Amino acid sequence: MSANSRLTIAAHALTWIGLYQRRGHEVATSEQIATSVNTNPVVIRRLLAKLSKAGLADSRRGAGAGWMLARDLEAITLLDVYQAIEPGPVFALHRATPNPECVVGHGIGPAMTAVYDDVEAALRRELAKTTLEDVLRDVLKAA
Amino acid sequence: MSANSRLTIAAHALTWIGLYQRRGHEVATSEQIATSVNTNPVVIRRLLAKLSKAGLADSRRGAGAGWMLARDLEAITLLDVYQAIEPGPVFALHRATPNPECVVGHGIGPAMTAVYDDVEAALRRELAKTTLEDVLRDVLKAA
DNA sequence: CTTGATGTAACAATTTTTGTTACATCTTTG
DNA sequence: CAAAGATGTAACAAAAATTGTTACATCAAG
Repeated sequence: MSANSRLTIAAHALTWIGLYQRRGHEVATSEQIATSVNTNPVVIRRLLAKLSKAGLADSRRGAGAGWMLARDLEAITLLDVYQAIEPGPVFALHRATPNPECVVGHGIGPAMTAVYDDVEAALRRELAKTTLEDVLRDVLKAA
Repeated sequence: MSANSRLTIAAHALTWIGLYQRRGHEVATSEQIATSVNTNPVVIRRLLAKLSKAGLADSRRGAGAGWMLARDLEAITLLDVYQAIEPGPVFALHRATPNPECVVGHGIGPAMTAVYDDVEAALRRELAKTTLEDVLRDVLKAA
């Protein structure tokens, strides 16, 4: 289906920073994170830029620069991360506007939108149940 | 985000057939449906083929051919339709496998999968609440 | 046996997502 | 105050997913 990996990558990045800081480091660079995620540093910076705007991460510039958490892992839910990356809708309506002359073509958009809104609300409620601390715990348990 | 429009189109098609039949017609052609949806008939046939495999619609071939519902609108939920179109995952994991040498890179996949499974379960529960009869009622109310 | 539709493969076009290059900018440190 | 090492971001490239189109074999009613 649609499905992009941004929530996964964003959660990965924040969790990585959290663990790294917990091990005594001040900041993590986008390059270090990118190595763990296995992608390009710019991809990480782009995501962290959004997380920063949302108040989940902070960056320091200049020499010895890098990223740090703005809040503890425990205080960040996956819903926070989800909202931060500005997700599009889970389900799309028609690409081309359906025939407005047809009763169904005319009314189906609003009808489905109402359902999709409820679905997304449920999705958010579910994401809100898990914090990054939970994620890290799960990660460490697997090791 | 990702988001494709297949669920929307499939629901549209089935609702259209349902209303058409309710108005006294035996079958609906993919061309008629495509006109309401504003797309190519083959797109409709492809989707209806899946809905047919899932036991939601039936086709008749030969002259005077077309599509009909296999069950009443009331007996088809949006979850039925969703399952029928074989949706991919809502959230994707990493495109390239993350660094397995890294604790986070190693454990994040399973950790996120667990969350995503719960999210999809919630999504399904929500879709199950609405039948195509509900959708049609909403559509007609808007007219 | 003609007609009008389905069934489906194969391909084309579009859009979305991800990756890459490049470089201006900032701040610590020597 | 210059050098070093990182962020911030635009612009472009590549890859993947989605949707649209063409083509044609097949089927069944009349």
